[in-house]
Amino acid sequence: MAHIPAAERRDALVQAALRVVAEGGVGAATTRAIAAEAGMPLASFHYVFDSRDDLMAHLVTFVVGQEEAAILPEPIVGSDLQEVISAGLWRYADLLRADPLREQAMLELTHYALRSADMADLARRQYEHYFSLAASALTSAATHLGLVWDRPVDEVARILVALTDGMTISWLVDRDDAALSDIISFAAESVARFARTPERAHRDEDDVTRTT
Amino acid sequence: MAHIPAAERRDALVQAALRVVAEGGVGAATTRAIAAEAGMPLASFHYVFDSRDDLMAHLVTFVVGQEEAAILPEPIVGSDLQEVISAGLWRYADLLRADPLREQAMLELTHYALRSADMADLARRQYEHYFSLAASALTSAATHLGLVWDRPVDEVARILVALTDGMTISWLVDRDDAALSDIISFAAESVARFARTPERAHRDEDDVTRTT
DNA sequence: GTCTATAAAATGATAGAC
DNA sequence: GTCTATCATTTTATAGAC
Repeated sequence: MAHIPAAERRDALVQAALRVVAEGGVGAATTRAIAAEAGMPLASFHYVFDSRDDLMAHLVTFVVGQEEAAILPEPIVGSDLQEVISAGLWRYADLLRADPLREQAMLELTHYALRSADMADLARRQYEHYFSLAASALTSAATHLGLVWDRPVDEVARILVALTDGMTISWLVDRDDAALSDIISFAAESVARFARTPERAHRDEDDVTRTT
Repeated sequence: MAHIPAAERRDALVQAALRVVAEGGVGAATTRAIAAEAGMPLASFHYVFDSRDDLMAHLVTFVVGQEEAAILPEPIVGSDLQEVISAGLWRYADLLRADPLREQAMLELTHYALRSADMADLARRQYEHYFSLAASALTSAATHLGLVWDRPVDEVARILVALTDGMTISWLVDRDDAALSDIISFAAESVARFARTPERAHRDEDDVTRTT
Protein backbone atom coordinates (compact mmCIF):
# COMPACT_ATOMS: atom_id res chain seq x y z
CA MET A 1 0.00 0.00 0.00
CA ALA A 2 0.92 3.65 -0.09
CA HIS A 3 3.68 4.98 2.07
CA ILE A 4 2.49 6.93 5.05
CA PRO A 5 4.88 8.90 7.28
CA ALA A 6 5.37 7.27 10.65
CA ALA A 7 4.21 10.37 12.51
CA GLU A 8 0.96 10.30 10.60
CA ARG A 9 0.39 6.65 11.38
CA ARG A 10 1.02 7.31 15.03
CA ASP A 11 -1.59 10.06 15.11
CA ALA A 12 -4.09 7.93 13.25
CA LEU A 13 -3.59 5.04 15.65
CA VAL A 14 -3.87 7.24 18.74
CA GLN A 15 -7.08 8.77 17.48
CA ALA A 16 -8.42 5.35 16.56
CA ALA A 17 -7.54 4.15 20.04
CA LEU A 18 -9.54 6.97 21.58
CA ARG A 19 -12.55 5.99 19.50
CA VAL A 20 -12.18 2.36 20.54
CA VAL A 21 -11.88 3.28 24.22
CA ALA A 22 -14.89 5.58 23.93
CA GLU A 23 -16.91 2.86 22.28
CA GLY A 24 -15.99 -0.08 24.47
CA GLY A 25 -13.84 1.01 27.36
CA VAL A 26 -10.14 0.52 28.06
CA GLY A 27 -10.62 -3.23 28.07
CA ALA A 28 -11.76 -3.17 24.47
CA ALA A 29 -8.67 -1.33 23.31
CA THR A 30 -6.73 -4.32 22.00
CA THR A 31 -4.01 -3.83 19.42
CA ARG A 32 -6.18 -5.54 16.83
CA ALA A 33 -9.23 -3.44 17.55
CA ILE A 34 -7.21 -0.24 17.35
CA ALA A 35 -5.44 -1.19 14.14
CA ALA A 36 -8.74 -2.24 12.58
CA GLU A 37 -10.37 1.04 13.63
CA ALA A 38 -7.48 2.89 11.98
CA GLY A 39 -7.85 0.73 8.87
CA MET A 40 -4.36 -0.69 9.15
CA PRO A 41 -2.96 -4.20 9.38
CA LEU A 42 -1.87 -5.25 12.84
CA ALA A 43 1.81 -5.14 11.91
CA SER A 44 1.62 -1.39 11.29
CA PHE A 45 0.78 -0.99 14.93
CA HIS A 46 4.04 -2.49 16.11
CA TYR A 47 5.93 -0.73 13.38
CA VAL A 48 5.26 2.66 14.97
CA PHE A 49 4.65 1.72 18.60
CA ASP A 50 6.83 -0.51 20.74
CA SER A 51 3.92 -2.03 22.58
CA ARG A 52 0.32 -1.55 23.57
CA ASP A 53 1.42 0.30 26.69
CA ASP A 54 3.51 2.60 24.55
CA LEU A 55 0.42 3.61 22.61
CA MET A 56 -1.69 3.96 25.75
CA ALA A 57 0.85 6.39 27.19
CA HIS A 58 0.69 8.45 24.03
CA LEU A 59 -3.10 8.29 24.16
CA VAL A 60 -3.22 9.74 27.66
CA THR A 61 -0.90 12.53 26.62
CA PHE A 62 -3.00 13.17 23.55
CA VAL A 63 -6.35 13.51 25.30
CA VAL A 64 -5.06 16.22 27.60
CA GLY A 65 -4.42 18.50 24.66
CA GLN A 66 -7.80 17.58 23.19
CA GLU A 67 -9.63 18.57 26.35
CA GLU A 68 -7.97 21.96 26.33
CA ALA A 69 -8.92 22.60 22.73
CA ALA A 70 -12.52 21.65 23.43
CA ILE A 71 -13.05 23.60 26.64
CA LEU A 72 -11.24 26.82 25.88
CA PRO A 73 -12.31 27.95 22.41
CA GLU A 74 -12.80 31.49 23.62
CA PRO A 75 -13.16 33.18 27.00
CA ILE A 76 -16.66 33.68 28.31
CA VAL A 77 -17.81 37.16 29.14
CA GLY A 78 -20.74 38.38 31.19
CA SER A 79 -21.74 40.91 33.77
CA ASP A 80 -22.17 38.55 36.69
CA LEU A 81 -19.51 36.16 37.97
CA GLN A 82 -22.00 33.45 38.84
CA GLU A 83 -23.36 33.73 35.33
CA VAL A 84 -19.91 33.43 33.80
CA ILE A 85 -19.07 30.32 35.81
CA SER A 86 -22.44 28.83 35.04
CA ALA A 87 -21.93 29.47 31.33
CA GLY A 88 -18.51 27.86 31.44
CA LEU A 89 -19.86 24.77 33.18
CA TRP A 90 -22.72 24.58 30.73
CA ARG A 91 -20.29 24.64 27.87
CA TYR A 92 -18.59 21.62 29.35
CA ALA A 93 -21.94 20.00 30.10
CA ASP A 94 -23.01 20.43 26.47
CA LEU A 95 -19.77 18.77 25.44
CA LEU A 96 -20.51 15.95 27.84
CA ARG A 97 -24.04 15.46 26.54
CA ALA A 98 -22.94 15.67 22.94
CA ASP A 99 -20.32 12.96 23.38
CA PRO A 100 -20.79 11.11 26.67
CA LEU A 101 -18.63 8.17 25.68
CA ARG A 102 -15.70 10.45 25.08
CA GLU A 103 -15.82 11.91 28.58
CA GLN A 104 -16.33 8.44 29.98
CA ALA A 105 -13.21 7.43 28.10
CA MET A 106 -11.28 10.35 29.60
CA LEU A 107 -12.12 9.26 33.14
CA GLU A 108 -11.32 5.63 32.40
CA LEU A 109 -7.99 6.64 30.93
CA THR A 110 -7.17 8.55 34.09
CA HIS A 111 -7.85 5.47 36.19
CA TYR A 112 -5.88 3.35 33.76
CA ALA A 113 -2.93 5.72 33.94
CA LEU A 114 -3.01 5.71 37.74
CA ARG A 115 -2.49 1.94 37.68
CA SER A 116 0.81 2.09 35.88
CA ALA A 117 3.90 3.38 37.65
CA ASP A 118 5.08 5.13 34.52
CA MET A 119 1.76 6.65 33.53
CA ALA A 120 0.70 7.77 37.00
CA ASP A 121 2.77 10.85 36.46
CA LEU A 122 0.94 11.50 33.21
CA ALA A 123 -2.34 11.46 35.11
CA ARG A 124 -0.95 13.98 37.57
CA ARG A 125 0.13 16.23 34.75
CA GLN A 126 -3.28 15.79 33.17
CA TYR A 127 -4.96 17.13 36.28
CA GLU A 128 -2.41 19.88 36.82
CA HIS A 129 -3.32 20.91 33.33
CA TYR A 130 -7.02 20.93 34.19
CA PHE A 131 -6.33 22.95 37.34
CA SER A 132 -4.29 25.39 35.36
CA LEU A 133 -7.01 25.78 32.73
CA ALA A 134 -9.63 26.36 35.42
CA ALA A 135 -7.41 28.80 37.29
CA SER A 136 -6.73 30.80 34.18
CA ALA A 137 -10.44 30.96 33.35
CA LEU A 138 -11.29 32.00 36.91
CA THR A 139 -8.62 34.66 36.95
CA SER A 140 -9.68 36.07 33.64
CA ALA A 141 -13.35 36.10 34.67
CA ALA A 142 -12.65 37.87 37.95
CA THR A 143 -10.33 40.37 36.35
CA HIS A 144 -12.88 41.13 33.69
CA LEU A 145 -15.49 41.88 36.36
CA GLY A 146 -13.14 43.83 38.60
CA LEU A 147 -13.19 41.21 41.34
CA VAL A 148 -10.51 39.43 43.30
CA TRP A 149 -10.57 35.90 44.67
CA ASP A 150 -10.91 35.56 48.38
CA ARG A 151 -8.87 32.37 48.43
CA PRO A 152 -5.92 31.38 46.27
CA VAL A 153 -7.26 30.93 42.77
CA ASP A 154 -5.51 27.56 42.49
CA GLU A 155 -7.58 26.35 45.38
CA VAL A 156 -10.81 27.57 43.81
CA ALA A 157 -9.76 26.00 40.52
CA ARG A 158 -9.29 22.64 42.19
CA ILE A 159 -12.75 22.79 43.66
CA LEU A 160 -14.19 23.63 40.26
CA VAL A 161 -12.44 20.67 38.68
CA ALA A 162 -13.65 18.36 41.43
CA LEU A 163 -17.20 19.59 40.92
CA THR A 164 -16.87 19.00 37.21
CA ASP A 165 -15.64 15.45 37.66
CA GLY A 166 -18.36 14.74 40.18
CA MET A 167 -21.15 16.01 37.98
CA THR A 168 -19.70 14.11 35.05
CA ILE A 169 -19.82 10.78 36.82
CA SER A 170 -23.25 11.50 38.20
CA TRP A 171 -24.64 12.33 34.77
CA LEU A 172 -22.88 9.42 33.07
CA VAL A 173 -24.57 7.08 35.51
CA ASP A 174 -28.16 8.26 35.26
CA ARG A 175 -28.24 10.84 32.44
CA ASP A 176 -30.40 13.10 34.58
CA ASP A 177 -30.33 16.52 32.94
CA ALA A 178 -32.31 18.18 35.71
CA ALA A 179 -29.78 17.00 38.27
CA LEU A 180 -26.97 18.24 36.05
CA SER A 181 -28.61 21.64 36.01
CA ASP A 182 -28.92 21.60 39.80
CA ILE A 183 -25.26 20.82 40.27
CA ILE A 184 -24.20 23.55 37.87
CA SER A 185 -26.37 26.08 39.69
CA PHE A 186 -24.91 25.02 43.00
CA ALA A 187 -21.36 25.10 41.72
CA ALA A 188 -21.68 28.51 40.09
CA GLU A 189 -23.33 30.07 43.11
CA SER A 190 -20.99 28.48 45.64
CA VAL A 191 -17.79 29.17 43.75
CA ALA A 192 -18.77 32.74 42.91
CA ARG A 193 -19.04 33.48 46.61
CA PHE A 194 -15.25 33.23 46.84
CA ALA A 195 -14.84 36.45 44.87
CA ARG A 196 -15.16 39.95 46.30
CA THR A 197 -14.70 43.51 45.23
CA PRO A 198 -11.13 44.61 45.85
CA GLU A 199 -12.30 47.92 47.40
CA ARG A 200 -13.36 46.03 50.46
CA ALA A 201 -10.23 45.04 52.36
CA HIS A 202 -9.67 41.33 52.90
CA ARG A 203 -11.16 40.34 56.22
CA ASP A 204 -9.43 37.53 57.99
CA GLU A 205 -12.16 37.01 60.52
CA ASP A 206 -12.53 33.46 59.35
CA ASP A 207 -9.17 32.17 58.35
CA VAL A 208 -10.17 28.64 57.54
CA THR A 209 -7.74 28.20 54.72
CA ARG A 210 -5.98 25.20 56.13
CA THR A 211 -7.01 22.63 58.70
CA THR A 212 -4.48 19.94 57.95
CA MET B 1 -9.88 -30.96 49.77
CA ALA B 2 -12.48 -30.10 52.33
CA HIS B 3 -16.01 -29.43 51.29
CA ILE B 4 -16.98 -25.80 51.34
CA PRO B 5 -20.57 -24.64 50.86
CA ALA B 6 -21.12 -22.99 47.51
CA ALA B 7 -22.37 -19.78 49.10
CA GLU B 8 -19.17 -19.53 51.07
CA ARG B 9 -17.03 -20.01 47.99
CA ARG B 10 -18.98 -17.37 46.18
CA ASP B 11 -18.35 -14.85 48.95
CA ALA B 12 -14.68 -15.73 49.11
CA LEU B 13 -14.29 -15.29 45.36
CA VAL B 14 -16.14 -11.99 45.30
CA GLN B 15 -14.00 -10.64 48.10
CA ALA B 16 -10.87 -11.94 46.43
CA ALA B 17 -11.98 -10.24 43.21
CA LEU B 18 -12.31 -6.93 45.02
CA ARG B 19 -8.78 -7.27 46.35
CA VAL B 20 -7.48 -8.09 42.88
CA VAL B 21 -9.30 -5.11 41.34
CA ALA B 22 -8.02 -2.86 44.10
CA GLU B 23 -4.48 -4.06 43.59
CA GLY B 24 -4.32 -4.03 39.82
CA GLY B 25 -7.48 -2.57 38.35
CA VAL B 26 -10.37 -4.21 36.52
CA GLY B 27 -8.03 -5.37 33.79
CA ALA B 28 -6.07 -7.46 36.27
CA ALA B 29 -9.16 -9.28 37.46
CA THR B 30 -8.73 -12.45 35.41
CA THR B 31 -10.40 -15.65 36.49
CA ARG B 32 -7.00 -17.12 37.34
CA ALA B 33 -5.89 -14.14 39.38
CA ILE B 34 -9.13 -14.13 41.34
CA ALA B 35 -9.09 -17.85 42.02
CA ALA B 36 -5.44 -17.66 43.08
CA GLU B 37 -6.20 -14.76 45.41
CA ALA B 38 -8.97 -16.82 46.97
CA GLY B 39 -6.63 -19.79 47.27
CA MET B 40 -8.76 -21.98 45.05
CA PRO B 41 -8.10 -23.90 41.87
CA LEU B 42 -9.44 -22.30 38.73
CA ALA B 43 -12.14 -24.90 38.31
CA SER B 44 -13.78 -23.84 41.56
CA PHE B 45 -14.39 -20.47 39.97
CA HIS B 46 -16.56 -21.90 37.24
CA TYR B 47 -18.20 -24.29 39.62
CA VAL B 48 -19.89 -21.45 41.48
CA PHE B 49 -20.01 -18.75 38.80
CA ASP B 50 -21.22 -19.17 35.26
CA SER B 51 -18.63 -16.81 33.85
CA ARG B 52 -16.31 -13.96 34.64
CA ASP B 53 -19.08 -11.48 33.88
CA ASP B 54 -21.31 -13.32 36.29
CA LEU B 55 -18.81 -12.74 39.07
CA MET B 56 -18.25 -9.12 38.10
CA ALA B 57 -21.96 -8.45 38.36
CA HIS B 58 -21.99 -9.96 41.84
CA LEU B 59 -18.92 -7.91 42.71
CA VAL B 60 -20.61 -4.63 41.79
CA THR B 61 -23.62 -5.58 43.86
CA PHE B 62 -21.38 -6.54 46.75
CA VAL B 63 -19.39 -3.31 46.93
CA VAL B 64 -22.51 -1.21 47.28
CA GLY B 65 -23.34 -2.91 50.54
CA GLN B 66 -19.75 -2.57 51.66
CA GLU B 67 -19.75 1.15 51.08
CA GLU B 68 -22.86 1.54 53.18
CA ALA B 69 -21.39 -0.41 56.07
CA ALA B 70 -18.22 1.66 55.95
CA ILE B 71 -19.78 5.10 55.74
CA LEU B 72 -22.70 4.76 58.09
CA PRO B 73 -21.43 3.14 61.28
CA GLU B 74 -23.27 5.69 63.39
CA PRO B 75 -24.88 9.06 62.80
CA ILE B 76 -22.71 12.08 63.42
CA VAL B 77 -23.87 14.64 65.93
CA GLY B 78 -22.77 18.20 66.50
CA SER B 79 -24.07 21.65 67.21
CA ASP B 80 -23.34 23.18 63.82
CA LEU B 81 -24.57 21.82 60.51
CA GLN B 82 -21.43 22.78 58.67
CA GLU B 83 -19.43 20.93 61.30
CA VAL B 84 -21.59 17.84 60.98
CA ILE B 85 -21.22 17.75 57.21
CA SER B 86 -17.52 18.36 57.48
CA ALA B 87 -17.16 15.54 59.99
CA GLY B 88 -19.08 13.20 57.70
CA LEU B 89 -16.89 14.06 54.73
CA TRP B 90 -13.78 13.65 56.85
CA ARG B 91 -14.91 10.22 57.86
CA TYR B 92 -15.12 9.29 54.22
CA ALA B 93 -11.81 11.02 53.52
CA ASP B 94 -10.13 9.00 56.26
CA LEU B 95 -11.53 5.87 54.67
CA LEU B 96 -10.15 7.00 51.34
CA ARG B 97 -6.71 7.70 52.75
CA ALA B 98 -6.63 4.47 54.70
CA ASP B 99 -7.42 2.39 51.62
CA PRO B 100 -7.04 4.42 48.45
CA LEU B 101 -6.92 1.42 46.15
CA ARG B 102 -10.26 0.31 47.40
CA GLU B 103 -11.98 3.56 46.48
CA GLN B 104 -10.16 3.56 43.19
CA ALA B 105 -11.56 0.11 42.61
CA MET B 106 -15.06 1.35 43.38
CA LEU B 107 -14.86 4.04 40.74
CA GLU B 108 -13.37 1.68 38.19
CA LEU B 109 -16.13 -0.82 38.84
CA THR B 110 -18.72 1.87 38.22
CA HIS B 111 -17.16 2.63 34.84
CA TYR B 112 -16.89 -1.06 34.10
CA ALA B 113 -20.54 -1.57 34.93
CA LEU B 114 -21.58 1.35 32.72
CA ARG B 115 -19.98 -0.41 29.77
CA SER B 116 -22.17 -3.47 29.98
CA ALA B 117 -25.82 -3.30 29.02
CA ASP B 118 -26.78 -5.63 31.85
CA MET B 119 -24.66 -4.02 34.52
CA ALA B 120 -25.40 -0.40 33.66
CA ASP B 121 -28.54 -0.73 35.71
CA LEU B 122 -26.47 -1.97 38.64
CA ALA B 123 -24.39 1.21 38.43
CA ARG B 124 -27.54 3.28 38.50
CA ARG B 125 -28.77 1.43 41.55
CA GLN B 126 -25.36 1.88 43.14
CA TYR B 127 -25.65 5.63 42.80
CA GLU B 128 -29.28 5.74 43.83
CA HIS B 129 -28.08 3.97 46.92
CA TYR B 130 -25.39 6.59 47.50
CA PHE B 131 -27.93 9.37 47.00
CA SER B 132 -30.26 7.69 49.42
CA LEU B 133 -27.52 7.29 52.03
CA ALA B 134 -26.53 10.93 51.68
CA ALA B 135 -30.14 12.10 51.80
CA SER B 136 -30.82 10.15 54.94
CA ALA B 137 -27.70 11.53 56.60
CA LEU B 138 -28.61 15.06 55.57
CA THR B 139 -32.17 14.68 56.81
CA SER B 140 -31.08 13.28 60.12
CA ALA B 141 -28.48 16.02 60.59
CA ALA B 142 -30.93 18.81 59.83
CA THR B 143 -33.62 17.31 62.01
CA HIS B 144 -31.20 16.94 64.86
CA LEU B 145 -30.32 20.64 64.65
CA GLY B 146 -33.87 21.83 64.14
CA LEU B 147 -33.27 22.93 60.59
CA VAL B 148 -35.02 22.32 57.30
CA TRP B 149 -33.52 22.05 53.85
CA ASP B 150 -34.18 24.92 51.52
CA ARG B 151 -34.10 22.69 48.50
CA PRO B 152 -35.32 19.09 48.14
CA VAL B 153 -32.98 16.98 50.21
CA ASP B 154 -32.52 14.58 47.29
CA GLU B 155 -31.06 17.41 45.28
CA VAL B 156 -28.68 18.39 48.06
CA ALA B 157 -27.73 14.73 48.48
CA ARG B 158 -26.82 14.49 44.80
CA ILE B 159 -24.57 17.50 45.07
CA LEU B 160 -22.87 16.00 48.10
CA VAL B 161 -22.24 12.74 46.27
CA ALA B 162 -20.86 14.59 43.26
CA LEU B 163 -18.53 16.55 45.51
CA THR B 164 -17.41 13.33 47.15
CA ASP B 165 -16.64 11.68 43.82
CA GLY B 166 -14.82 14.76 42.60
CA MET B 167 -12.63 15.07 45.65
CA THR B 168 -11.93 11.34 45.52
CA ILE B 169 -10.58 11.47 41.97
CA SER B 170 -8.65 14.61 42.72
CA TRP B 171 -6.97 13.06 45.75
CA LEU B 172 -6.33 9.73 44.04
CA VAL B 173 -4.46 11.58 41.32
CA ASP B 174 -2.15 13.73 43.40
CA ARG B 175 -2.64 12.63 47.02
CA ASP B 176 -2.72 16.24 48.12
CA ASP B 177 -4.11 16.28 51.66
CA ALA B 178 -4.22 20.05 51.87
CA ALA B 179 -6.35 20.20 48.74
CA LEU B 180 -8.61 17.51 50.17
CA SER B 181 -9.09 19.64 53.25
CA ASP B 182 -9.92 22.66 51.10
CA ILE B 183 -12.56 20.78 49.16
CA ILE B 184 -14.15 19.44 52.33
CA SER B 185 -14.30 22.94 53.83
CA PHE B 186 -15.85 24.26 50.67
CA ALA B 187 -18.36 21.45 50.44
CA ALA B 188 -19.43 21.68 54.07
CA GLU B 189 -19.83 25.43 53.97
CA SER B 190 -21.59 25.51 50.62
CA VAL B 191 -23.96 22.64 51.32
CA ALA B 192 -24.81 23.89 54.81
CA ARG B 193 -26.07 27.11 53.28
CA PHE B 194 -29.03 25.19 51.87
CA ALA B 195 -30.48 24.71 55.35
CA ARG B 196 -32.51 27.26 57.29
CA THR B 197 -34.43 27.52 60.51
CA PRO B 198 -38.07 26.51 60.07
CA GLU B 199 -39.31 29.42 62.26
CA ARG B 200 -38.66 31.67 59.35
CA ALA B 201 -41.47 30.96 56.93
CA HIS B 202 -40.48 29.46 53.65
CA ARG B 203 -40.10 32.26 51.19
CA ASP B 204 -41.10 31.29 47.71
CA GLU B 205 -39.45 34.19 46.03
CA ASP B 206 -37.27 31.63 44.37
CA ASP B 207 -39.28 28.47 44.09
CA VAL B 208 -36.68 26.25 42.51
CA THR B 209 -37.76 23.11 44.28
CA ARG B 210 -38.06 20.87 41.27
CA THR B 211 -37.11 21.27 37.67
CA THR B 212 -37.65 17.67 36.66
C1' DG C 1 8.02 0.16 4.17
C1' DT C 2 4.11 -2.72 4.02
C1' DC C 3 1.64 -6.65 5.01
C1' DT C 4 0.51 -11.83 5.57
C1' DA C 5 1.36 -15.52 8.34
C1' DT C 6 2.71 -17.33 12.57
C1' DA C 7 4.84 -17.71 16.98
C1' DA C 8 4.27 -17.19 22.07
C1' DA C 9 1.70 -16.18 25.88
C1' DA C 10 -2.50 -15.33 28.40
C1' DT C 11 -7.24 -16.20 29.29
C1' DG C 12 -12.06 -18.14 29.64
C1' DA C 13 -14.01 -22.28 30.08
C1' DT C 14 -14.43 -27.62 30.57
C1' DA C 15 -13.51 -32.64 30.64
C1' DG C 16 -12.71 -36.25 33.36
C1' DA C 17 -9.98 -38.57 37.10
C1' DC C 18 -10.42 -39.02 41.93
C1' DG D 1 -17.61 -31.98 45.19
C1' DT D 2 -12.94 -31.11 44.18
C1' DC D 3 -9.14 -30.41 41.36
C1' DT D 4 -5.57 -31.43 37.57
C1' DA D 5 -4.94 -31.29 32.96
C1' DT D 6 -6.35 -29.56 28.73
C1' DC D 7 -8.96 -27.25 25.05
C1' DA D 8 -10.29 -23.21 22.35
C1' DT D 9 -9.82 -18.44 21.74
C1' DT D 10 -7.89 -14.22 22.10
C1' DT D 11 -4.12 -11.27 22.24
C1' DT D 12 0.59 -9.34 22.03
C1' DA D 13 4.30 -9.40 19.32
C1' DT D 14 7.40 -10.75 15.41
C1' DA D 15 9.36 -13.14 11.30
C1' DG D 16 9.82 -13.02 6.72
C1' DA D 17 7.83 -12.56 1.92
C1' DC D 18 7.00 -8.87 -1.25
